[in-house]
Amino acid sequence: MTNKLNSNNLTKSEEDYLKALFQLLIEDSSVKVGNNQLADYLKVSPASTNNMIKKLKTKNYVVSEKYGKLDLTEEGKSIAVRLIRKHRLWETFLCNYLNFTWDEVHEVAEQLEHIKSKKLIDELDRFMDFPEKDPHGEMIPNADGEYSVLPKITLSSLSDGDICQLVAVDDGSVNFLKYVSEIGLALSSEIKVLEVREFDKSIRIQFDNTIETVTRKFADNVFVKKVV
Amino acid sequence: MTNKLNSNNLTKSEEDYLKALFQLLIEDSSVKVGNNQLADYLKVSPASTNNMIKKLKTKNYVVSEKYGKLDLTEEGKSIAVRLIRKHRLWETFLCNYLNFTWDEVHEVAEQLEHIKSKKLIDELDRFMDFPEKDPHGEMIPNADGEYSVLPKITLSSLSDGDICQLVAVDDGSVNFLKYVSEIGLALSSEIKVLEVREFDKSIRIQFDNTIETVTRKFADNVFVKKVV
DNA sequence: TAAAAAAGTTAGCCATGACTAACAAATTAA
DNA sequence: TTAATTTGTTAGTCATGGCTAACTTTTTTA
Repeated sequence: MTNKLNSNNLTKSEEDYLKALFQLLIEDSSVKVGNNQLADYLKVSPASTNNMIKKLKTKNYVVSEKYGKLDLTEEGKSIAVRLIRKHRLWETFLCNYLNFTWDEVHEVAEQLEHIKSKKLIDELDRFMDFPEKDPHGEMIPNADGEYSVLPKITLSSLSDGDICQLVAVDDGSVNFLKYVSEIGLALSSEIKVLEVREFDKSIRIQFDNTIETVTRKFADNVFVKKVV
Repeated sequence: MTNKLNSNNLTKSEEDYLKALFQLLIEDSSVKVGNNQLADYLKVSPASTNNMIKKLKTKNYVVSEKYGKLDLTEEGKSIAVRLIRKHRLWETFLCNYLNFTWDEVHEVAEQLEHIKSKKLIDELDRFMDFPEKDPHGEMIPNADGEYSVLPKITLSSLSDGDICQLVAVDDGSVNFLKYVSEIGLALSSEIKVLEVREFDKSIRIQFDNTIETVTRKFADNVFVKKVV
């Protein structure tokens, strides 16, 4: 029985599409993800997506019916999780050993996650003593692709008086990450919701003797664990 | 004055060609390097090389006249040296921190050297405390692209009775590197040339109480510093 | 020095993965 | 329930970077 699990011959593009689709499926859920959403997410034309999806279907990484929603096969999911493992391990390495800041890691990790070498990533993992979370608070899958999904809710879902702890932030936007650190928020910060303003859904929060007002959009990207 | 030195927009292929040409020019010398040699070295067809050379000429990285020999511009050399810096720093990291062996590093470093991030490589350099040599004994260029070329001669150029020290090995072939470590040679090993056999130019050498006979081809890839 | 060999070049083809424009199906709203 | 809008698909184009086959120039050698 030839073990093909290790001979990952995907192109960078194919990998990008699989990872994007995985992220859109929110790592499992059965929300309908269509061709245009994937195109938007990857900032390519729907025609490009359509084309690549066709290719990934023949390779058995993606399933979908004509005009139907997209889904990943187990094999497709497995590849995506391995990419996420690589991405998060590299981010951790960049932050903890190479003086990168929160907002600088993403772009470089996007490149590093495509390096093909199982030994490299497993040794990097060992070198850092098997970290559980990346610098943004997200769980890092282990070498077998197993990982627990962090139970998280967005700051925007809380109500007046709630107290929570920051467990993760969305790492998609550099500007957002800069903003987060500029106002002084960090992982594990305890945040108290002072008031959710009905008018524009902006939220007045308190943390470390600081009081700030943040927008709904901001709060959508901040993941917390409720304390009270 | 907009500083374009940092915005290195070359493709992986373009980088590969520039580095290959640099290596063939033995890092400076004016030996004639032609289209076919470059094609051989890169294991592509002469037509492909011809095509790429044309492109690199319009971008001012390469100079040559029709049917003439190839050469790099200063800009072309600078890019090649930066690639070599990255390659050697990554090899050093893989060997010294991630338990890679001599013969395993090259392939992965070939991928890593194309990662585009000045901060990444400079921080990696700092993290390892600015190493001078890579695991094969080659000098690592500094952040400004400066480096001294190791004064080295091949083991095959010595004569009976000479004593030398191993300073570097050619890192081009995995099989060769495995062979070197299997017989017990390592950087700094002191080697005594017992006899150069006229018949086939094979060399009988002694090191660490071991006596081995190596071929001319082997000795061509071993770089040494003469001691006696 | 003329013919053979080697080296370099050109033309034309292929796959990948983008794109636009045009069209078809499905969904939503009037 | 039909019309409008959104979503998905197809056809055809482009750039990159490979390839082969044929041709030209240069170099070698007989």
